[in-house]
Amino acid sequence: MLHITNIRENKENFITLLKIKNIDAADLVISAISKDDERKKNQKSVDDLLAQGNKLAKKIGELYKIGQADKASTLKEESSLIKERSKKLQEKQTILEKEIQEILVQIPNIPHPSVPVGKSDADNITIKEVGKIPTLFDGAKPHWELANDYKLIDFDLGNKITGAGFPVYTNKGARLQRALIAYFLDKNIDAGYIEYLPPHVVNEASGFGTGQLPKFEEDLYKIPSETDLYLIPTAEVPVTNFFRDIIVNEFPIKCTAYTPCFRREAGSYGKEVRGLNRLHQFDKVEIVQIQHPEKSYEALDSMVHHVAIILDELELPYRILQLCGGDLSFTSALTYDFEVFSAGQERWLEVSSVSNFESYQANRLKLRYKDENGKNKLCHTLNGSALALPRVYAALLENNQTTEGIKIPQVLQPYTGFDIIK
RNA sequence: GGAGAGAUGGCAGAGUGGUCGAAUGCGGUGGUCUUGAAAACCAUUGUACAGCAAUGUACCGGGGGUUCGAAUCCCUCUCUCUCCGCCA
Repeated sequence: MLHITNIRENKENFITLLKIKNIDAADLVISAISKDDERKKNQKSVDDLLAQGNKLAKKIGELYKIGQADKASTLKEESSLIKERSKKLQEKQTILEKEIQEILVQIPNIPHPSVPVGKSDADNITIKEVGKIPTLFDGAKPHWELANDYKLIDFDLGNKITGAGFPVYTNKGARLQRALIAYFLDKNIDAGYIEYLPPHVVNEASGFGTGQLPKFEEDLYKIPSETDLYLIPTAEVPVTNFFRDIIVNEFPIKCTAYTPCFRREAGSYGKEVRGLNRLHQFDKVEIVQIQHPEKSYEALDSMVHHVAIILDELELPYRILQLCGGDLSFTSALTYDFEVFSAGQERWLEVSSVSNFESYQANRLKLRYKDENGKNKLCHTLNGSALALPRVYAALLENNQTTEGIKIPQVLQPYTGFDIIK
C-alpha cells in the first residue's frame, strides 16, 4: 500500500509510472487525495471540538474542587452537547478513513522507472543466459516419467490421500528433496542470512501485511475458525511479518526460511501443470531482506547474484529475466525471474523470483527506521526464492538423465549420500 | 476440557475517577569529568494525525458503554500466564 503523503507528493509521476504496469490509476489517485482532503478538514473539526470539551471538563473539575459544584451544571450541559456533536464527526472520520484505505489497497506498487513496458511474460527482457542447453540421448523423458520409472515421486498416492497437485516423494526421491532444502539453506546461511523455521499458518493481519489480503484471498487456503487462519503461500509472509510494527535500527536484516507453500492455483490445468510444474503444495527456501531505502537496489543485485551462484553450482542452464510492467506483481517495484531450462520438456521453468517491494509492504507492516534526524521512515523490503524446489528438481532429473541413471550434481552429493539414481 | 490470574512506554514495573502521555528503575542519545575508557553526575528519550510553527487531538491488548471527565468503573472479544486433566 502506498502512503497517502507519498501519493500527494508524486501524484503525476505515479500515474505515469503506473502506466508501465498497464494501469490507469488516475481516478483512484485523484479520489484518494480528495477524500484525504476531506479527512484532514474533518479531523480538524473533531480536534477543535474535543479540545473545547477537554477545557470544559477541566473547568468543571476545578469547580468541584473549590466546592462550587452548583455552578457546574450549565457547563455540564454544554459539554454533553459537544460530545454529541463530536461523536457524529468521529463517525464520519472513521468512514472517511475506511474509504481512503479501500482506495489505497487497490493501487498497486509503483514500478521502478527502469521497468520495461510490456503486456505479458512474452515482453520480459532477458538480462543474461548462462550455461549450455544440454542435448539429450534418444529416448530421454520428461521428469514425471523419470520420477515414476525410478520410483522417486508417487503422484497417484498424493492424489488418493489429498488431491491433484500434492505429490508424495519416496525413497531417493524424498532424500533428494531433503538434500536440496539443506543445501539451499546452507548456501543462504553462508551468505549471512539467519535461518528461521516459521509457522506454516498465519493470521489475517500477516496476510494483509505482505499484500496477499484482501485482494488475493482466492489464491490462499483458508482455515475457518474463530480467528481465520491461512496456509502460507510462501515463507515471505510469516518472515516479513516478523517485522510488523517494528522500528528497526540496524541494516540489513537478512532472513532465510524453508517452508512448504500452499497455493490454490485455481484455473490452471493441462500441460502447464504436468508433473512438478505447478503444485498446490511445494517446498521453497526463501530469502528476505529488510533494507535502508538507499541500499535496497544494491541489495536486490546482491540477491540476484546469490541465486545465480546457486544455479551455477547446480550446473543448470538458466536465464535471468527482468519482468516487464505487465508481468510485474501487484506489490513489486522491480522483479528479476530466474528460469532453468528443463531439457526433457524443452522449456524454461521459473525457479526463483527476486523482488524489491520498496516501501509498499513496509507501509502496510508499519515497518520503520529512524533517519539521521530521528524521524521515522519506512524501510524497504525485498525477497526472493533461493530456491523453489519442484522445478529445480524437475530440471535436475531431466537434464542429468543418462542411459545409466540420473546423475546428481557434485555439490548435492554430500547431502544425498549418493551420486546417481539407478 | 475444568479453575484462577493478568495484558501499561524499548524492557522491567507503579498507578482504582480530574493536575496521567503516565512515577521509578534499566536501556538509548547528548553533555560534564577523564590522556582514553569505566564509574559518577546533568540533560534528554513513545507513536500517529493535523499545523509553517506555537500547539492541538488520539493512543495504557482490541471493540463498545457509563460519566462533564476513564489507564482507573461496566460489558465484550482476543491473547498470555499458573494449577488440574489429556497428550506428541
